[in-house]
Parts: sequence; structure tokens; C-alpha cells
Amino acid sequence: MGKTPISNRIRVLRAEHGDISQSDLADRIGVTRQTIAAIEKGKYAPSLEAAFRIAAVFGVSFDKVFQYQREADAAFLKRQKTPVKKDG
Amino acid sequence: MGKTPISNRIRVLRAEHGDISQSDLADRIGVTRQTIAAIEKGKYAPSLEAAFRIAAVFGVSFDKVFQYQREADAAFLKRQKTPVKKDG
DNA sequence: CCATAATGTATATACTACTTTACATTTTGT
DNA sequence: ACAAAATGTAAAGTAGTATATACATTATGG
Repeated sequence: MGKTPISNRIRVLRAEHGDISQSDLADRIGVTRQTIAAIEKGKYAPSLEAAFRIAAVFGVSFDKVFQYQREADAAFLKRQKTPVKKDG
Repeated sequence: MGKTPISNRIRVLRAEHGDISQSDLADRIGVTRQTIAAIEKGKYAPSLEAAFRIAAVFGVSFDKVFQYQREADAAFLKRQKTPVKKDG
């Protein structure tokens, strides 16, 4: 899909949780160090699975790690102005 | 990564929100009908971006749509028993 | 009943996440 | 200052997510 409108707080979470290194985090979630580096730098967004694993490692909810920038998602806003109402 | 330990409630959300079709949902989030079908059937997990867009279409929080089955993620559990403590 | 919409599924193709290897630069501790 | 750890980054290849086209089966409504 398009350029990612998703931000993350991985770097600060690493700092808060005993200064765990990119390498350590990578090992814990089962990816390489380069993958963590790329995600942190916003080169690309992680897979859903990797994303959930990261949140699990820190023991925090998903949204404490990843934030969807709806306003930054121009391609989406063009199609979708308001949510679909429950039974609307 | 491995076989997806992620479940979703897309089908029920489509039903609850005015019986929106796979096709409609696909158009709204900017993917094809086949992609929605594949995700619903668990053939593969969506990208983070597609996942966030789906939640946005229904106007619900992320976790109302996608659930991470930690216990079903054997490859992860093998590495990671407990979360990293905040400053531990 | 019949037409149309909705869904299931498959193949080939494209794009994106991730790996491996490798090396350079920066940070940290002593 | 120096060594070791941590981080940046790049190129080439693998794997997983999404597309386009196509056709079959299952609802749904008139």
C-alpha cells in the first residue's frame, strides 16, 4: 500500500524498559536487528504479527506502540470521510 | 513471518454495520475484494496500514477488529515468556 | 423461478517486509 | 584513549501481502 501513515514509539519504549538494544528486541520477537532499525526509522511498517509481538515484549497495549495518523493518510481520506454507522 | 496467530472480526463488523459487502469495504480501504476475502478467511494477515484503515471504516478501536492469540504463537512463546519490566 | 449481487477460489504477477552479509560510524564503559 | 557494543545503512535474495483476471457457487430480492 502507500507510504506509511503509521508512527511508533519503539525507541522510547526500549529506553524505558531497561535500555534493551535493537538486537535484544529483534531476538525476542524473532526478526533481525536490521528489521527493528528499519521500522524505528520509519523505512517501512512492520507486519501485524511483528507489531503485536513488539507490544507483547514490552507488555503494553498495541496503541502504546503504534499510532495511525489518519490525517496523514490522504489516499484513505479521499475515499472515506466518516465511519460507517452501526446499522446505518 | 510464520503462520498468523492473529484473528479478526471483520465478518461480524460488516454485518453489524449495515451489511456492508466485502466489495464495499475493499473500496473504502483501497484494496481489492479478494484481499478482504483472504483476510477474513485467515489466509494471511493484512498489513498494519490495511488493518488500521479497516478499524477506521467501522469507527472502532483496533482491538475490536484484530486479536493477537499469544498462546497460539508458539514460535514467539519459545523465546519470550514474560514481558520486559519497565526499568528491570 | 430467475436475475443479480455476493462470495469462494485459483493462477499469474507485482510490491513490500524481512533476511543475510557486510562494512562504516557512533556510543559507552573503563 | 581505547575496545567493545550499539547503531546506520546498503545490496541482493526470499517470503509474504496485494493485484488483476477469471470463473464457479451461494445468497437475495423481485
